[in-house]
Amino acid sequence: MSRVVAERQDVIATLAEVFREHGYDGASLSLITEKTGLGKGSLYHFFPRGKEEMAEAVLADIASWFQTHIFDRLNGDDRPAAAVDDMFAAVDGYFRQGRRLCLMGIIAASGAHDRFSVELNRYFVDWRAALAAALGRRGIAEGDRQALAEEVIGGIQGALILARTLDDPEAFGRVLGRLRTRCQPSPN
Amino acid sequence: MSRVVAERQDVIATLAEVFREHGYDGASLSLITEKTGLGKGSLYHFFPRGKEEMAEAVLADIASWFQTHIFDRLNGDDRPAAAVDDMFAAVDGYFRQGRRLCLMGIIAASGAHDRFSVELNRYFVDWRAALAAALGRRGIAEGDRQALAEEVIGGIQGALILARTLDDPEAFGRVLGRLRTRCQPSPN
DNA sequence: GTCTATAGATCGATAGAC
DNA sequence: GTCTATCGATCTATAGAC
Repeated sequence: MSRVVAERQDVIATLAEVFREHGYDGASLSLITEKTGLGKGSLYHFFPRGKEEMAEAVLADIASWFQTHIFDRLNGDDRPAAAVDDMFAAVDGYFRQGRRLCLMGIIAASGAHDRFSVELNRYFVDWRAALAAALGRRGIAEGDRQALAEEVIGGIQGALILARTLDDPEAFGRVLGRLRTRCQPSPN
Repeated sequence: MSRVVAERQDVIATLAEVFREHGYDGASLSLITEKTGLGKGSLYHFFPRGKEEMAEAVLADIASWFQTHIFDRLNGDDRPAAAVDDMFAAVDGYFRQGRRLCLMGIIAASGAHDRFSVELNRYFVDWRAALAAALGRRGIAEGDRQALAEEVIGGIQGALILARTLDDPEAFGRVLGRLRTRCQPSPN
């Protein structure tokens, strides 16, 4: 991180790291100052409303990434089967094979949940809608699509917690593999 | 909560509420003082090492509850099929039909994770072991038991996050029902 | 756009009277 | 066992020089 003329996007990436490691309440400004290499004056220049605006920027950045790399591709009308498999591959990469938690889940489980409930809700609602639609185009019965999407998206969140607490990142991949199997149209 | 001669067990129950609502970092001593009705002097009388000891006591209390009501019953050698179904019923009740988060998961997702990694690890390891054993007695193939147990336990954690962010507690029950189905021996 | 200095509030923790 | 008073540290946020 350059100390001269910091790029807002670089700052956001570092902020994401800090929030991911320490949570919202645990990410103090002094810690953020240290990790970004920016003084408080600079941080408040970029984010006038302070820490809350920093977290909003990070969540918006994450939402944008998922929109582009996950939701839009699930909603793409070609290759409906591959789209779902691609989602699992992208998710595995994004979460570093189980070594990285989901910041949306971290915030959702924290006391700061109320502050960002709109952003959190949109993320999971959009994901569920995109996945359910893709599952429909893949031949999953209408009545099962949304419930299966919830099972998968919730399963991903839980598997990240599990991989961390078991100190076994590979548990994430194991669960991911089973969830991917669930998304295949049943033979009967 | 009585203001005279507080019972340690009552204090722990209130502490659990506060940590569950605000997370570890968000649960300040002033908030704890307010909710328990105890001054700091009293709190430090019960928990000389302060907030960390308070959280340890709460986690130990939760671990004890799960040991008695979930793990021990899963490990009971009678009615192997009903034991698994009973687990789902007990879990649904404990988590208030999806309206209450898991404090183990909350801490695991927070910056305080490192402080309690031993307690968190034991909770999930014990749960996985008990469930995998019960699944084995229920006829699940040896190679699938542990992976299925991970899918279920992770799925429960994730479903709680999902129910909260979707603002739809019933999503928890929907996922729980699907996970219970997975735990039935396949007909082939 | 960056920095240092600092305000004002709140933090976890302690002391000591009762 | 409970309380009040208070400590020093840290918190978020602001002010103002450069």
